[in-house]
Amino acid sequence: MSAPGGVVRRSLLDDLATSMLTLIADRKLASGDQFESVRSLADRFKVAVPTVREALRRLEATGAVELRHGSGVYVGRHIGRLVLPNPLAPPPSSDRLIELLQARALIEPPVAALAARVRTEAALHRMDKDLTAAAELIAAADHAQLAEVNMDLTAAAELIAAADHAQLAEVNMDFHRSLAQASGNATLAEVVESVTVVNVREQLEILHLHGDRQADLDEHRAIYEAVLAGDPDLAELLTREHLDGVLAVINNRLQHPRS
Amino acid sequence: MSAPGGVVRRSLLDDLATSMLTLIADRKLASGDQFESVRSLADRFKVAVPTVREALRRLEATGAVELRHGSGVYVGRHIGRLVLPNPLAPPPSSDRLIELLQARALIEPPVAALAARVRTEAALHRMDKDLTAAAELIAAADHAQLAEVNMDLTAAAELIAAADHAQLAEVNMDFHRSLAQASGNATLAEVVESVTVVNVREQLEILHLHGDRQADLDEHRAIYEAVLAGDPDLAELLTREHLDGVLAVINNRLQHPRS
DNA sequence: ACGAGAAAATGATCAGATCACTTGGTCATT
DNA sequence: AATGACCAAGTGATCTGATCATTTTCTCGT
Repeated sequence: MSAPGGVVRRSLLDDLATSMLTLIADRKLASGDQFESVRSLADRFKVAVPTVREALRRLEATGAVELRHGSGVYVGRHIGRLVLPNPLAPPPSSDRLIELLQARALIEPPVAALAARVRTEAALHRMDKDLTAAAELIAAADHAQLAEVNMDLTAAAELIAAADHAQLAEVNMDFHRSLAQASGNATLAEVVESVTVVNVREQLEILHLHGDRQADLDEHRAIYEAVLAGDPDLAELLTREHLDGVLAVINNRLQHPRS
Repeated sequence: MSAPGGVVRRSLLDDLATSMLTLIADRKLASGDQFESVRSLADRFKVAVPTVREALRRLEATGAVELRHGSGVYVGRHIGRLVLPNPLAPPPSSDRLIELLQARALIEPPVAALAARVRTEAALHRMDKDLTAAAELIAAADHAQLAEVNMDLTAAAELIAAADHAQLAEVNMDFHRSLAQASGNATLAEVVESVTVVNVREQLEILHLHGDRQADLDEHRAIYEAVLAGDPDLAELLTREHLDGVLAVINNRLQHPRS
């Protein structure tokens, strides 16, 4: 190891960061709760404001806290997590994107199988909600598309369509995350979230390429049914086919690009 | 998305952080390379030093850069990664530890199978090196243990033994990481690293509990052989048995604690 | 050559001030 | 009474400039 002696000289910043984390833990604060102002933290720990801010930035980068201008410091969404998506990840290249999907195709099917065995009640509801939301978005988009046939396709309409795509992509990712949460294993859920959250904007391209929104939804629904029925093998199979299908389409499109 | 309008108010800090990342990318700097001094960065971007430092702390938390007192700013080990281990993760509870191992038992076997299909040359060498290192550590530890039987077991000897344990745990984790890298999929490697790096100190306890270091090594070696031979099914099976075995021991020990 | 000590470079921390944003309350208008 | 404009306090964001601590490099005497 790097420090065989074992005595690690923890800098002031390290101490500050961990102290603030324990402070949050001691107060049993949860995600979204307000923490404490920068100035009062500086007073509390007898350090200067910039130092506190550096420590907070570090915590912020891991999703442990959130700084809202003019409002205060709040407990972040990723507090206490072991695995994180890199918040500063660069837009992945197409190779990296394929790699990412391959990773998902490897990881998520067994997770789906586990979910079918455990199937947490709350997670089932979330999956159902995600499916409903996706269906509504698709219906709205189809409606808009029908309108576009008659009226001229304006730039504004295109913007709205793009926004819808982004929203749909987000909801679809939500389904995968809810599926992972249904496994009852928080660590697995964190892993799956880390590989799905990554750059939604690029994932949007996936959906854009994949294109067949309805088929996507149907496949998701089938996976949901399998989990609901408690059929691990089917859930695993369907999830694998789903992701392999997406992967195949992407591969195809990357070799024969259009537009 | 969260901001339907699409206009995201990027703060000065966001711009700074991404600008510095692109600066690193443009210069084609790699892990370990020296970057630029805080002051010169402040000059370059026309901002004050504390602001630069906040941005750097954010980058530091994701492993993109590293600040060394008195020396300079360097490119970090995790530059460009998508998935990260939380550097501020709290020591996991026993429940969380079991969860973590379950996640590994689910993810790593298919990864091993993929590794057996691809088996990158460099990664095979690394695995071999990890195995050799582990064997040497075990031999050294056994030697020390024999000595302990004769001479009195002093506190110092115990410390050395603990350090050996930690080193061995580290090397064993290295094997799993090298295995994942052999899959040729960087994203998968990052995921596996994220679930293995997590709190080596606690993983140490695992090994401490697991106890049978030689069996562990033998199982690792068997996995290596399967990957080397290009037998995906065997590699997957052995990896699954290995992790399930560890998991079983842990579960057992947690229910019937000793010491 | 070589090692010790000085000097330079660089990160760490501090202090106080000013600007920008959010929030809640006040109060006039309707 | 409900509504909306305005104001003020709280709070984060950024700046300026300085001082301390650590590392690295250079210099110099032996």
